[in-house]
Amino acid sequence: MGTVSAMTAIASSSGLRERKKQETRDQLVDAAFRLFSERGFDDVSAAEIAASVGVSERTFFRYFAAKEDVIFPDAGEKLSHIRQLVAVLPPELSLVDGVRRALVAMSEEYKESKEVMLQRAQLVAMTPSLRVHIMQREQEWVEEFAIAIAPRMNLDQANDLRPELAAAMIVTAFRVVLGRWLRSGGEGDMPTMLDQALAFIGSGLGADGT
Amino acid sequence: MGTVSAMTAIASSSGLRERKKQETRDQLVDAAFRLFSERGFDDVSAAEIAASVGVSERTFFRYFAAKEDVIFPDAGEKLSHIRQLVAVLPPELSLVDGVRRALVAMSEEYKESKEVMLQRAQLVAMTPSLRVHIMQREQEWVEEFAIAIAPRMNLDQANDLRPELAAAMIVTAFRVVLGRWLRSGGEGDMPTMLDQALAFIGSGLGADGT
DNA sequence: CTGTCATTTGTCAATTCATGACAGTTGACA
DNA sequence: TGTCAACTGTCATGAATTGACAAATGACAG
Repeated sequence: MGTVSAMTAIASSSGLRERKKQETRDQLVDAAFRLFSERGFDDVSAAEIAASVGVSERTFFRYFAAKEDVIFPDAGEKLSHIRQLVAVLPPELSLVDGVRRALVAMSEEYKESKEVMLQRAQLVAMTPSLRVHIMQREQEWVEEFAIAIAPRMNLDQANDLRPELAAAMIVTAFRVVLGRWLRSGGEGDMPTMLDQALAFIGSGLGADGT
Repeated sequence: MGTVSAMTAIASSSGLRERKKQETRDQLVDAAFRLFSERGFDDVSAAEIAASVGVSERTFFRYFAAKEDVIFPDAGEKLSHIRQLVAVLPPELSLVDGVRRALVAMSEEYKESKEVMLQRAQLVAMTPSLRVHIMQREQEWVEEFAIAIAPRMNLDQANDLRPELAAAMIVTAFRVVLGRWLRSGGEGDMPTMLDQALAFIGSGLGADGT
C-alpha cells in the first residue's frame, strides 16, 4: 500500500527467478516514482534510480527501454485491457452507447488508484517528455478503437476515414475528461463527465454552434 | 526552389548580421532535411549537420533547442498564423462553418509546399521522436482553438469542458484528414476531405451508429 | 576610419541517456 | 550435482544537451 507497483498486480508466476525479476522491477518503479516526486523527472538520473535499488544502470535499461517507461509500467496491460473491453461490447449497443460503457469501465481503474494517478499526472504535467509518452499511448488506443468500431459502423477502416475519425474523437474525449478530472484533484465524477462529453459529441458539437 | 527553407520566407530584416544568421539557419534546415531523407533521422547526428554547413555543433544547438526542431523550423509562424486565421473569422458563421473555413485555409499551405510536406511526413512516419513533436504542436493548436471558440459558443472555457472538447475534436479531425492526405501522396482534395470529416462530426458521428 | 559594445561562435568539458559486447552468477531442471 | 539458459555487472562507446569562457565580428558613435 502506498507503492506504485502495487497497482500493477501481476499473477507472479511460480519460479524464484520470475519472482526476483518482478521484485526488482517493482523496486525500480517505486524508487523512480519516489525520487521523481521529490525532485522532478529531469533531476533524477537512471543511474541514481538503479543505485537506490542496488542494481546497475545497465540493468535499469534492461527493464525499461527508456527512462520514461518506468513511469508507465502498466502500459502493456492497459492496452490489452482496452482491447478486451471493446471486444466484449454487446453488438446491439449503438456506437456511442457502447463507447460510453467502455470508457466508463476504463475510468473505474483511474478511480481505484486515484492517488497514484494524480501524482503521476503532476509529474506528467511538469515534464514534456512524459506528456509525449501519454500521447503515443493514446495513438495506440485510437488504432485499437478504430479497428473495433469499423465493423460496428459497417465501414471499411482502410478506405473510409470515419472509423478512424470516430475513434480519435472518442479517445480525445477521454483525454479531455481525464485532464479535467486530474486538474480537479480527482473530485469530479468521471462517468458523469464522460456522459456530458459524449452527449456533446453525439449532438454534433452543439449542432449549429449557438 | 527545392529547398525546405524556401517555404519559411521571412522578411529578413536589414542588417548583415541578421541576414547571416538567417542564412546559417536556412543552411542547417536544408542540410538536415537532405541528410535525414537520405539516411533517416536517427542515423544523422547534429554534429554532422553542423559540420556539413561549416559551423560547430554548439552553434546548431543555439539555433535549435533540440535536434527534432530542425525539422519544424516554421512552428512558431504556423501557430501565430492559426491564431490569426481564427481571429478574423466572421462572427456570424456557425462554429462548424467557421472552423471549416479556418481549416481549409490551413490546408492551402500544405498544398503549396506539397513535396516538402510529403517528404517531412515520410520522416515523421518512420521516426517516433518526431511524431511526438507533431503531437505537442497539436496540443498548442487545441488551446488556441479552445480560446477562440469559447466566446463563440457563449461558454466559459475554464468551467465548461465543451470548448476544449470541441477544439480537440476539430484539431483531431484535421490530423486524421492530413494523415489520410499524406498517405495518399497528396492526391486527395483536402477541402473535400475536411468537409466530409466535419460533416461527420456535425452529425454526431453518424448519430446513432448505424 | 577607429574604438567600443553587444552579439554570435568556437572550444572545452561535463552530464546523461541509451546500447553493444563479453564474462561472471545463479535459478531451473534432468 | 552438473549443464544450460537467463540475468546481471562491468566496460566502452556514441550521441544529445548544456554551461562556461574566450575569440571573432557586425553595429554604430565619434
